[in-house]
Amino acid sequence: MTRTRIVVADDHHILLDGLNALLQKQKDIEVVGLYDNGQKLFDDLPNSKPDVALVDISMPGMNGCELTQKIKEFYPKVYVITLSMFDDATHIMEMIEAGVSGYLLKNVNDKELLDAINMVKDGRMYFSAEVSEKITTMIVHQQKKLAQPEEPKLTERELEVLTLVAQEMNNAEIAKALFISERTVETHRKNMLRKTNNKTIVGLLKYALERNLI
Amino acid sequence: MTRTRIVVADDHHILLDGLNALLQKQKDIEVVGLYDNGQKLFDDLPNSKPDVALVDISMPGMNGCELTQKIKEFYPKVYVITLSMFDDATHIMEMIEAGVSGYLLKNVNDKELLDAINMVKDGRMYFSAEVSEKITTMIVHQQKKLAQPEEPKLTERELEVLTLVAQEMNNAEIAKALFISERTVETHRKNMLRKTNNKTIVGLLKYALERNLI
DNA sequence: CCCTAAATACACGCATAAGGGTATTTTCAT
DNA sequence: ATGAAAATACCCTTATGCGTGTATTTAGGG
Repeated sequence: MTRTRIVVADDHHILLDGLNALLQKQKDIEVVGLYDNGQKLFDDLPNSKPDVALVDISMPGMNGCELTQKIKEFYPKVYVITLSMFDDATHIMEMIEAGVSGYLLKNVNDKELLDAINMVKDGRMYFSAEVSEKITTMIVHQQKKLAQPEEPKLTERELEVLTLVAQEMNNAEIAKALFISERTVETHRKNMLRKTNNKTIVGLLKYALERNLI
Repeated sequence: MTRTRIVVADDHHILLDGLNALLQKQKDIEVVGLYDNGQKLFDDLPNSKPDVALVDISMPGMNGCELTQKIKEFYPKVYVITLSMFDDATHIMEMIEAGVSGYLLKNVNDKELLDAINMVKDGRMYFSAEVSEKITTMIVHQQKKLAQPEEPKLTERELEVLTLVAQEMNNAEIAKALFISERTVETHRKNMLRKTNNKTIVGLLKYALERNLI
């Protein structure tokens, strides 16, 4: 079994030293790079060839978010764990979108850090409990928004029409496509506008896109 | 240290028995309920009071997705792990939106299952490697879509106009709101349509919403 | 069997967007 | 200071959507 190759970027030397000391003690881990900023870590990737990158989120120059994006763009096989002081939804989302496989808070204990490394090196994801909770809340929130159907439900047929409207077809084209008369298409549009309290298709389209109806 | 209370729902008795046998062997786990469908599991929650629910995704009656939603709605402290045969993006997203803390494929081995239980019981999340990869791909995809700047950038002013268009204002109203002539509004619309290769505002609006421009 | 919701269809008129131009002024970077 | 891009403005014509109203047929639940 080969050892997991790890690189670390953090502009706080104390933390960098602490991490290094901890990681050096592990016999299944090999530290192949320590950097005090993101750019240096990135530039050294062809040489360091790590399995896992441990990156601070706030660093001078290239920050953890940009660094992660660039790593995932050019070396998608390198799994990134971010070490952050922030546990707010915005930071978490940003990093997840950037492509991290793990998100740890800086108060992480040794065992959890090693757990996280073990998880992500195999391609899984690791989020600490606080972060998991935030993610769950965000998703539940989002889902709440989506899940609220509050009646003015559009019918199947109406959605068909709306889908074609969204494809920039005009009523005549839609009529032809659905083998119905142009009048019927007009009626469907009118009914949809009425049901959803919208004045124009623009509002209707927003309504539909927000609810992932089309 | 108290033992983790677990309930399981699966309509395949063999799998249910197998899981039960495995879980019974663990001294830090207590199986407090086995059900052959989701409804039974849900109805028994006030009595079983589990820490973790292990649910099959495809069950007759209430399926895993609905079950998870209901569990998270009424008992948010119960963490759900889904056991699924499907590793496609759609199923995974559905379950995440429903609020699962873990997603395992049915080819899961004993160790991974126990790992997953240990993770989620502490409020963290666990996704097997295949699932993690899918999630990463989805997020990266989504991000790619957002990150694409590709030229036909709209100007500040054009975006202002578009924002008002999206609020279902007509050209006259927009003109009044921005203290410009209706002709100018028309010009902005035309220029935007041309730049983005759209025929109607509908297409333009989709363009803008997809890129979070407004 | 009845009732309702949905899907179908049509008429008329007004309002408005789209499509084609052209042109002036402002702003900003080279 | 000059040139390009952006914002401003106007004209004309055609196409299309919106508003309001009515009506028939079909499908499904009670």
